[in-house]
Amino acid sequence: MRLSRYFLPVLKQNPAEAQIASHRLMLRAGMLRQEAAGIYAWLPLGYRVLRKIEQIVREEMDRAGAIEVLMPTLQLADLWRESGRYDDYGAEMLRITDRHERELLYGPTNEEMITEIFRAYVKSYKELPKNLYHIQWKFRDEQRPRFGVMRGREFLMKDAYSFDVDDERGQQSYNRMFVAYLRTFQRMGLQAAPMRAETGPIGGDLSHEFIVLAQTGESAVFLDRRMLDLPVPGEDVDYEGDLSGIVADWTRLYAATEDVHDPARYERETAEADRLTARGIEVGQTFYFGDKYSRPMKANVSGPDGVERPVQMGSYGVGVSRLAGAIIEASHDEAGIIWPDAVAPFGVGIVSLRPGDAAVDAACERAYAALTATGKEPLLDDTDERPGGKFATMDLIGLPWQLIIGPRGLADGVVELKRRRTGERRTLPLDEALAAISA
RNA sequence: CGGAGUGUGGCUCAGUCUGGUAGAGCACCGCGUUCGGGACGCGGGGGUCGCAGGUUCGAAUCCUGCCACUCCGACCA
Repeated sequence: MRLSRYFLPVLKQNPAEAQIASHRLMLRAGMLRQEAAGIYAWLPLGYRVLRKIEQIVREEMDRAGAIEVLMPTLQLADLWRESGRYDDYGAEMLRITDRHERELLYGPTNEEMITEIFRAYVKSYKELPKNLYHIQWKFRDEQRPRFGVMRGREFLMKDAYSFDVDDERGQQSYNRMFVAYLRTFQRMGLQAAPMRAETGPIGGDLSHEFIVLAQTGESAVFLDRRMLDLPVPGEDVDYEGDLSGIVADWTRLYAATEDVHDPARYERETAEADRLTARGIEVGQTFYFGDKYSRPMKANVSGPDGVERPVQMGSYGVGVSRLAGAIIEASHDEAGIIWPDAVAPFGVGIVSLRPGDAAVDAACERAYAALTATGKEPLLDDTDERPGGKFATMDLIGLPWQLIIGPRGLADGVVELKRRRTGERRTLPLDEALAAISA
């Protein structure tokens, strides 16, 4: 992409309403536009990041055996009356009436709908296990939206739902999602720790919150620092095999958010040197809730014995839009965002210090073509802004690499290559720089 | 939902107390000088001062009502 043709409305000044780093930087970097409280338009740069995050989530869900569907944002109130949640959910649910006076709602989650779909088609244990997920916009009418996309009213969420014939297999499905989450967050360059959680209005008795550690996180967390050294399962993890050992390793050590923190237990189980008090952001939650929805909604399957019984379910959410903010909270400095390579909106920024100079233009075009060909998704700053402004913009939008090409360097046959994360700069011939980026 | 605030050009804000026909910086357009870490000069465009009503010769400014948004707290993917 050439910046001269792109849409990147960066702000030099901090918007007054943005109090936390991710919100401030997303607005300044031209990623977001607030349209109402907790409701945002995703501008091109932000949308590219959102899609990268979404794609990583999708790949790890698929790898773990989940199957993607897409359910609508609007749901019938009657469906929610079946589970009893239409009245329970309260003012957080956005309720809508259509022209025929039918009562609808903008879905805050999809347990009811997925259960309705499941029960319409699946009748036998032979078709299990199944895990269906989608990535769709949700709406929860928060009392107080804040922190930009970290606590929006409208947000993009991945929600998966597992269906099993009995409790034991249900736990196995839970373990598959647990492992998939470890992988998902690691791929985004995050350190995420699973913590035993309250189940809240979704219900059930087994649940973990996945908390990303970030200095500016919204809540305090207490954990055994040895958890941070645990190995995350690789791509070759066997989702058909027994994952209980991995889950056990990741749930053995103490880790708790402040609302469920038990200081006495913490001090008993964790040596003083291993105690880590940090701040965190919840980016995912897993629930195993058995027949909480399948029983009232009569989602039954026949077992090998021919007896019908409620299917055993779990649900597994990831805050996709929240992750964009969480990644920034975990990875930024005074100058701007520092994107992990896997979610960067562009892989490398090429800074032309003198558009119009024949040698500079030629070198930039060569770099642009080469990096495009190798899938590095370059963003070429070919505008006639002054160098200082270009450097500031590149640091702000946080692309992993900056390739700086100007007449002075070219006269000596070199360009400058900067790594955003470390600030390391190297002066070297263009071909070597291109090789270093692709290495 | 309790508490505290703020609404003035795309952004950051001054002007409101003490009423007199709307300003600054940044951004934008034109010209020129510049050009390796957010340059400078000259000229220019852009604002129903959140909305409605009221007081007044005259309202961004005073009064009443409403709306939106933000922050702190309680609550939540």
